Amino acid sequence: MAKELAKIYEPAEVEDRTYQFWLDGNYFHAEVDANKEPYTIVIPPPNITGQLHMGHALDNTLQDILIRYRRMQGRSALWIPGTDHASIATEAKIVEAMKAEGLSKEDLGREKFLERAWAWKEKFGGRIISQLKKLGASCDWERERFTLDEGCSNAVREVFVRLYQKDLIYRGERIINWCPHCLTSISDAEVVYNEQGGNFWHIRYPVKDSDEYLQLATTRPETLLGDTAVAVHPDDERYKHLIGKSVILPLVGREIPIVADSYVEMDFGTGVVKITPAHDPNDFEVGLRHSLPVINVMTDDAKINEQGGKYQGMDRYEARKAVVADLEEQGFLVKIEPINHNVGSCYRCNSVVEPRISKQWFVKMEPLAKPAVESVRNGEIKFIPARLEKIYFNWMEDIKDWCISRQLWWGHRIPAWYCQDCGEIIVSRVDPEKCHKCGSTNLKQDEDTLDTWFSSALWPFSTLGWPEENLDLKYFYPTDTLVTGYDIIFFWVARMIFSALEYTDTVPFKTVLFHGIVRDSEGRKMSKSLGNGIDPLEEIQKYGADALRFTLATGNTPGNDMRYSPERVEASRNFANKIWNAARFLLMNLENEEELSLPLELALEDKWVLSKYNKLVKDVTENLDKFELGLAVAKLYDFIWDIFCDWYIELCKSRLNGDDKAAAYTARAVLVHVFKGVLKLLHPFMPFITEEIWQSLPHSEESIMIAKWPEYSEEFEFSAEEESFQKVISVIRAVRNRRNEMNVPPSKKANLFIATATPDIFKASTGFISRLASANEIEIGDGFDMPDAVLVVTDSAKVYIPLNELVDFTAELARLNKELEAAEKDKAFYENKLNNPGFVSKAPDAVVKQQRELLEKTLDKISMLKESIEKIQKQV
RNA sequence: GGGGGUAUAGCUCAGCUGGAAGAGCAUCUGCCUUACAAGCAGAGGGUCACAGGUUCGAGCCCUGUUGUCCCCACCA
Repeated sequence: MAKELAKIYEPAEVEDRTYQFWLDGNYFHAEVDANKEPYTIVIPPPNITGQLHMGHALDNTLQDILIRYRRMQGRSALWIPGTDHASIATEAKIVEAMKAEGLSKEDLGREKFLERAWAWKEKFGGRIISQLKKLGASCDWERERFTLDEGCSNAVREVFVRLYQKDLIYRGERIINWCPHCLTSISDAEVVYNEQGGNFWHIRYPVKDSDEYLQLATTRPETLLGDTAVAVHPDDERYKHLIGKSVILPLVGREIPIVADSYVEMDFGTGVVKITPAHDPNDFEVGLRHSLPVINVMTDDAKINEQGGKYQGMDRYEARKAVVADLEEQGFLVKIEPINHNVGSCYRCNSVVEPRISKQWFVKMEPLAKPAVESVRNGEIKFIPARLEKIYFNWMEDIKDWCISRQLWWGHRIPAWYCQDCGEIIVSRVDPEKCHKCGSTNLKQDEDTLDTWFSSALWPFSTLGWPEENLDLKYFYPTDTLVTGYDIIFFWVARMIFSALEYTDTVPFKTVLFHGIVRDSEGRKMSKSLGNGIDPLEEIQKYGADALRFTLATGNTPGNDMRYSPERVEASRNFANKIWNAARFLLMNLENEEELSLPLELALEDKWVLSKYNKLVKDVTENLDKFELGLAVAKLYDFIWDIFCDWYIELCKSRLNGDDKAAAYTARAVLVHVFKGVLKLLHPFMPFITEEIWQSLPHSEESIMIAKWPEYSEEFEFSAEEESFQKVISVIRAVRNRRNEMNVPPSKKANLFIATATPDIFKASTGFISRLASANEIEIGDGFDMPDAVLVVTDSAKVYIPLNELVDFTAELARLNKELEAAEKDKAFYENKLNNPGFVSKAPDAVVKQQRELLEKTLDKISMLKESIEKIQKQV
């Protein structure tokens, strides 16, 4: 015995040791190798604030499967790991921690604050990396990157300067989404809309020098303080006479014009809209068209500012109450109508965002979006599933400029300086010392940092050293596959595509494999507030990383959400244990053999299993090439459990224990050959257990990680033998079935008489027919006259089981008749099909042939059944 | 308002280019058969949401309907 394995697989004992073994072997490291084809994946960098959740577990399991597969295929497979500085999320955490000490950002100042942030990063930034290792991720850790490290920062700076020089980055005063809690602008993509209950407050604005009123409705009465007009549609007969006149803004008393703008929908509400250019994007546009003043009435933290008169200092919701109360008191409030409407909130802190006029930096999107759309349309980049391309096109084709400046400190500081003397803006790769226009040295750098996604967008090439030209970049870039969730298609995928095209003149990756969201067993999103999150690390501890990975890879199709339930992990854990025990069985039977070679003389069952294995290799490889990971893993499961364990191992037992040394050797050789093969195929999915078993089996490669991926081989194409042996299996199944139906205990052995046209097949198989179908003596011939035996009919044999005392002839007759009835139905079905001239002439020959064969078999079965019924009738 | 997913066994989901529907779990029956009771042998269970259409043939393709989930837009 080569090595004794524990009776139950204990992942906890194996995993860390195995991972260390891989690290020691340096197997994760990939280098430029002219003799190999590269294969590259960049990890979607997890936030340094993050902890591994099920989404990460899924995402990284899929990546690890792909990278291990390609590595075994002999590619120079590089998986680049790293983390994202996550500006808003991280800064929020640090601010919060400082609060506990009674400190604010301002107390500390920028420099001290950043010192703290870096210290925080050093402390917690590695947490998620170590968690990825628990999962088994085979990243090249020597190449770990961080979005704020020097290389990535260089790339960010280079890109910013280039875009600025091409006029694709500009600074301007626009309506942006402002988070009053994070105290920064955020991009459109960072706003999440949720339907909430609210009110329409119907208010009337008195027309100046008139008895008339204009009635309008608003969901945000407090913004009235910043109104600088009311608008009606130019064609609206109701209000035409008022266009050009003014109304008196209630509470404020300001005189504001009535303007005509086709933005107003006549049919909606009263057809009158209040215009607040500083606090609504549409109103802002109207304001531009009519040169309206812009009055910002709020502070950074969404309190009413000095423009708000008596309301100054109230927060926006207090102010709302106060304004409404005053409107009512002064008779301006007409009615309050409850409604549901969408309210935007910050995707990080969930505060309601405040649209607000502000001076920010933007990326001009239209020129960048065009080639990005094109590269997907022409197939240079393939989305899996393809339907997500439509979503991408929808977004890209109607894209707005990207607000990239953030009023945060943790991030890439915008490389723009303002000359304090002449006002010149200097954007530069190196920090400027003086103004290139006036020569002044009195320069001040922009206080803002860049959107986190600005640096993430460069990740596929910034991690490889861009803008510096180097061999790595040449060899590993563009990357091959990006694996990510469909939920960040806009945030990240789209931005990487246009960035890569703009700066590297190529696509960043060839294929994007999208997965869905991992939900709980009831289909709910896992979330902190619901408390239904499942910690992958706990699952790993409980069931093993392989079981977790297997669960996540199984029954999952690209782009679709999946549910995670304890039952499913248990099933995976059981599967791991099944493999473990198969390994134990093999080891018990091996005889300290260093190596086993497949003999030329193979038994029928050997050819059967080799043929099936051969097909498995082909299928699994094809599935992996097509990113059908769920299909691949299902096939492996079926083969290992059903074909290999339940059948082939059982079939081998008699040879292994028999006296024929050569036969035993053959069985061992085939067992090991097939088992090692499936271990290799399974390794990308379940790396730990396959490695552990690999090490205990005779092996030449020092790790299964670097073993050669199995290939389909003509040599093992035994379809005739496979089919022959399937007949034996049918007989065993049929006999078992019948015995079970009749409640015959396995301990009660019976003799079998097999009548068949292919006796050789069965003669060679009597050994395991008796083992597996609880038989004593087996006799094979072309016919038996056994009227008092139970009869079992398969498509290739009639099996008589003399169980005299147990046979209830009446019941047996009924059963046979029932079977005959079913067979007659089949016959009718096939005949009907074959008698249809349309089918025979139009269906492919292979299909027609197959149907003919099925009909033949059915006819045989019918005649056998009829014969038996006749005989048994004589008995009754 | 626009777009998309999904509807298959009691539950969770597969089903690749159309050729009489599969798995896991659950249920029922029988087994401690010396790798594994986290196991073995068997069984039951489906009008593939509904209505049309294309086809020799539809779970799969087309049209419509319904349920359900999601994304985008943001009519104040």
